[in-house]
Amino acid sequence: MYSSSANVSERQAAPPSLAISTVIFALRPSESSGRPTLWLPLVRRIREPFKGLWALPGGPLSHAESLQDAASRNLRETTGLAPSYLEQLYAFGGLHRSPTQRVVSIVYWALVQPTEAALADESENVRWFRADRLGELAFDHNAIVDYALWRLRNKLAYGSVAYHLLGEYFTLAQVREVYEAVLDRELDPANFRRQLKSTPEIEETGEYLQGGKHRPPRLYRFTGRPGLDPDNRSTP
Amino acid sequence: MYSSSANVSERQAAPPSLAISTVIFALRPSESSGRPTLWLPLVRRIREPFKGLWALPGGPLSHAESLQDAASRNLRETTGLAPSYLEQLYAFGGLHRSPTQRVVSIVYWALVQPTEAALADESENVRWFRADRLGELAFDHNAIVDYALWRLRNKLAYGSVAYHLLGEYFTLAQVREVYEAVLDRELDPANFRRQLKSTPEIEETGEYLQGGKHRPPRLYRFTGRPGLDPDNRSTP
DNA sequence: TTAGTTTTGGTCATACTGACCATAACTAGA
DNA sequence: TCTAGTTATGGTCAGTATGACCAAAACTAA
Repeated sequence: MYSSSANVSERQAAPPSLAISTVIFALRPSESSGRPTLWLPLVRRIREPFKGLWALPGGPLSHAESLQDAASRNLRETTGLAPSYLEQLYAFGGLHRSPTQRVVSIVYWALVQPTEAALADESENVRWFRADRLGELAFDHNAIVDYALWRLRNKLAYGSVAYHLLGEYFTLAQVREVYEAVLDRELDPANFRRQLKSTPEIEETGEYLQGGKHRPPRLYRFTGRPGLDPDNRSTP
Repeated sequence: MYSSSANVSERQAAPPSLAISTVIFALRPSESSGRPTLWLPLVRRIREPFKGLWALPGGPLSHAESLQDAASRNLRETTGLAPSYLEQLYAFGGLHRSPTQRVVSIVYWALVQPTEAALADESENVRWFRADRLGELAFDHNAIVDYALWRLRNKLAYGSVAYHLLGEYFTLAQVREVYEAVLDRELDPANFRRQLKSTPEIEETGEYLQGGKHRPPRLYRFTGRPGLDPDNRSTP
């Protein structure tokens, strides 16, 4: 236990180490109902501490990359995916997050589109889990995922983030399913469509989605901008 | 220029250093109009880089303190103040924020009440400035302050943050002045008071503010909880 | 006593929301 | 081919919040 080459006083003297982690969300159909639900990829710890438990993908910050670049690199390295949305979540720096050393984690959260997510790498040590059915994770990662979910729900209510979980073209019912999956409650189809139709960033296309079992719905396109981070801010 | 004891390759190898800074807001009466305006304390750089320029208070993260403790310590050390509100703003980690080394700054923002703010230390190297009249600051600190202002405005619209810029008892007109100072536009007194009276966290006291030039306004008290950080979250 | 100013309560038209109803358009199966 | 089932789509209606505006109340200063 608490294996390390350094003794206590040496660890006390060393500066806190800095790591980047990422909470990656994507939609996948639930096995039971088939309706879209939130999933996220985790990696298995192969070393102490917390060896064997699942954890958020992450790693140290390398010298020549910005925080966001580091987040998007470790996203690509663990899952093979490119995010359609990436934003800083929070810097977690509690004293006892790791039992072996003081580590400050700057955590990002990302959304990937379903076409991408279908291609995601999976292996013995990388697996996708339903966001509402995670077990006990390593470190404080359960709390981090909870906070990321809270942010996702908030951003959703505000506006432009839902479309980053969908492909380029989508039906209004698909957008509603995203909201229902993330907020975990049913929404009135008619009222929901009225709201979307009143937002100028959602553009009607001439196309319809064919092949469904019922009346073919019209396809729409999102024409908005992403977020309002200091790192990529356009209009306040 | 670029003075340092380490040469380039040594700097490349060293891990990015980690610092904590804080944007501290308080209300002070404007010299011209006398109405409350936003001010913040800055410290003068006494070393390169940016020697002589003003910068946000900050310093390295010491080993035995959490991020928030570090922020509140350097707030106390530079101004002698205890914040009534303190929240993480963002982690800034661009590659070229400092010309001499790679540094990642985790920035907090704070509000202090005017009774406290009146006691603030000021000296040759610590001075308060109007938030809308800063000159050129060291590093990327102008951008950081801009972002902090944006966050403050946002939080204000949402809810509970304005009262942390006021004392325990306040009139509705004083709350309105806070909003007007931060949002930089005038608000209708009657409509504004209607909104405040409909929020349950604002409690009427039996007291009135005496000594004014006109009809004495009733005093109120705020009974809400602070914020919704992962570090201090109560009800989502 | 009066003028001036702020506090406070009120109206009115408009906009948005949630609950709900009705029709259109398509598929699947009889 | 017809009919039932389901989703897509458009609409109404009451309740609530918002911004513009009016008016009385209450105090000070002169």
